[in-house]
Amino acid sequence: MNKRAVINKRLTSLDEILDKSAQLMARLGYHGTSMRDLAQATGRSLSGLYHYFSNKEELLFLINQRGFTSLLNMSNAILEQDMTPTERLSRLIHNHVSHFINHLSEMRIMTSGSMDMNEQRSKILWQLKQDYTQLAQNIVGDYIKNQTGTDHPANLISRKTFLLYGMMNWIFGWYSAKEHGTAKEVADDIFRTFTKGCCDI
Amino acid sequence: MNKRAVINKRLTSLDEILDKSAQLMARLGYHGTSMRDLAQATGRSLSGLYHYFSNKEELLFLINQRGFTSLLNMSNAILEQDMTPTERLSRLIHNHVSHFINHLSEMRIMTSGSMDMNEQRSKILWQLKQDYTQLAQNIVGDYIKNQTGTDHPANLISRKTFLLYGMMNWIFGWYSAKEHGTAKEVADDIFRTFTKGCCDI
DNA sequence: CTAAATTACGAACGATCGTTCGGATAATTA
DNA sequence: TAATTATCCGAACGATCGTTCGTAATTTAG
Repeated sequence: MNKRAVINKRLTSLDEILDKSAQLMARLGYHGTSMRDLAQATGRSLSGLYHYFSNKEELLFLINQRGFTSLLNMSNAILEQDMTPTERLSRLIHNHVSHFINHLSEMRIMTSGSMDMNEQRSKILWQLKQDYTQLAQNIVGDYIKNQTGTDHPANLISRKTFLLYGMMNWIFGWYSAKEHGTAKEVADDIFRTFTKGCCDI
Repeated sequence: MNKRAVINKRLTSLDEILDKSAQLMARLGYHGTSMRDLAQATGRSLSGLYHYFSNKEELLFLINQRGFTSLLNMSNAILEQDMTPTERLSRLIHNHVSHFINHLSEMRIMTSGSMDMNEQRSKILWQLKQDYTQLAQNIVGDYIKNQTGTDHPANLISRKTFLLYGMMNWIFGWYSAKEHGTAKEVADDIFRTFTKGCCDI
């Protein structure tokens, strides 16, 4: 194996551990999942896990960091394209919802706070969330301004954005592909409800 | 103390324990909160707590049961009054949001699932949630039918209801009285957004 | 006042927790 | 091939976990 291959293997091994750990932690919670549970789920020994992270808290951090970075990169691409405010909002929702449904366990962990991490790690994650929230608020604000023709107070835009977040992030509480359709259908429904209200069916 | 007073004292003692425990568990999680933490928070001894519930799992169950029962009773009253579908929807939202904001910790626990309980207790809570969800779906369905003049498939109404739930239940993720106003303001915002879309400001 | 019932607590139990350590095995490089 | 590095593991550590038990203090009832 050359150097590149080593790095790749390391990345995929770590990624696999993060995936499996996220699945288990999403069900049992961070404190409810033991390092021994994770060892069994990843097919490794208890002590062998510590080769990939220095402690359990760092594992939680890595899951969160990977998730938020991926989400942020995906959505930053929206701004680089030439689109109307309406198209931008639609894209934001579709990105978020499809990422959410394709990474349910990971997102479940990401939406449950970072109370169990030290200050430095909490700050890093807080900044990532802040960037993502700011991006969403800008897109929502532009859409509303474009539709109504007037500017609105920041706290009002902020609250509207959180309502949109709520519709999207609550998905883990009820979604099943059988009953509620594809990610695209759910995203379309959220977009219509948020922009036109629930009666625009 | 007469019999009645005993019952009342018992109730308030237990209620106080449930309140304090919910506050701590909302921050640290169920597994992240130890019985010793709870003993300190409630000003009692470790073993003394077991006079009020038989084990930690039952404590979690009692917090959930009390919360859902209270929420359900409050909302069942809506159906007993003579109202238009629009008024009913508005009342449902205002009830839920104000109860949510006044019992943030408790609601945080109630919305984090019942994976840590035995089958019998899970079923009881599942039924309470089911009743509440059914009530909300009926109110949302009536509203949409009244506005559009036609019936719509149940799975569509179900999805719309979950979107409304999302806006309301996500409150714990962002709400602060300073920045986002009173419960009434938030409820009004959710009602308008859900019925007319985000541009109806 | 006395007896019964309720409420409270300190001490201890076995189990499980996250983490460490020394050394074995496998993979890469020189 | 030999040396070096990356992975992996069994065994064990002290700490903390939920729970139990015997008993003391307090409150209620007769």
